[in-house]
Amino acid sequence: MNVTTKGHYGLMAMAELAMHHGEGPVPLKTIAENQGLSEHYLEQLFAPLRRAGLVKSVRGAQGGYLLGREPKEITVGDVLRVLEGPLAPIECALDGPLEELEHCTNPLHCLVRDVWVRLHRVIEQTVDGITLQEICDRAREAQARRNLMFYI
Amino acid sequence: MNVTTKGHYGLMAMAELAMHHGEGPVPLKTIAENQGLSEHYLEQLFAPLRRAGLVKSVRGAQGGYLLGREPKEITVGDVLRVLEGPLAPIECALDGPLEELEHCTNPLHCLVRDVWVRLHRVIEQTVDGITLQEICDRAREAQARRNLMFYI
DNA sequence: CGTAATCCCAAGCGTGTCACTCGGATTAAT
DNA sequence: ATTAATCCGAGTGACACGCTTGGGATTACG
Repeated sequence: MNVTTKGHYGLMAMAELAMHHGEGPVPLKTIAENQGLSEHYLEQLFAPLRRAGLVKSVRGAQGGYLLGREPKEITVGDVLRVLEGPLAPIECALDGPLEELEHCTNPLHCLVRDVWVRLHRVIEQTVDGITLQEICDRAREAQARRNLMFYI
Repeated sequence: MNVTTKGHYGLMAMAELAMHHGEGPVPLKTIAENQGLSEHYLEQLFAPLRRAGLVKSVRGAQGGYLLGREPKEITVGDVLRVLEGPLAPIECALDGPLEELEHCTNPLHCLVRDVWVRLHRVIEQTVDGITLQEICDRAREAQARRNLMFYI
């Protein structure tokens, strides 16, 4: 039930890209420094993100990465599916809800499978319900509250 | 976001124990044959289940395993936590909801962490909401429907 | 009492993934 | 030309997975 560092770092990086959305490309070096990550490792994560169209790259000096779509059009689920693969607890939970469990010789097998199907559903609902925009908005709120406290 | 065969096989086996609840100990050999699993591998899964009190063992001939509690008192979550470890997507999502994210220098880190906390919550709610009893009841319903179709 | 059926325990093992690192090639702004 | 970036592929040590193997201890049953 784990998310690896791919999903974790990748999501952090995407959130940072979203924070700078509209300000031109952000180089991985910046992200790596801000988050304390390995730049080379981030590169590997961005290759599939680019292939999936979630980010666009600008090569050469002053280059970097941009979001491929608006922050509100990118969900946590989009990012995780690219970096972590399908979000089903086990493979057979991908094939939709039980397709008539009568054909199954072992009812227990299908019933336990239904547990994984249910779990798959709530996981997807959750991650697909959170956009980068939402994370950004909250980050800015938190920042505003921090500043407020500082001046009081 | 995967469940390994430990959790999968373990849950299947526990469901089968629940199906025979009240009929004396069930040997692993039976379970292994019914589900097409390795008996020796199942043994390894039952060691922690026994230590956790989810099953009781009866040694010697005619021995086997029994549920440690009533089927309705054992949830899928109970089984998975024993066999798979904590169900949090990443470790830091275990420490409850964000404890005042103002103390965090990097707001993004805490916000992304909140994603994992939310995911953790829905996963736990789901698996803790399904008991072995429920799986059994459904298995028997499916069986009944199968018999019905056969005689029509 | 002996034997077979069980659980119990420990070790090993091949495969794959994780989380990186390293070295370089390519592209483009200054 | 230099520098700042993305790209690409290879390598690597540690660890977990999914078992298998081999044996020991315990107990019902004949």
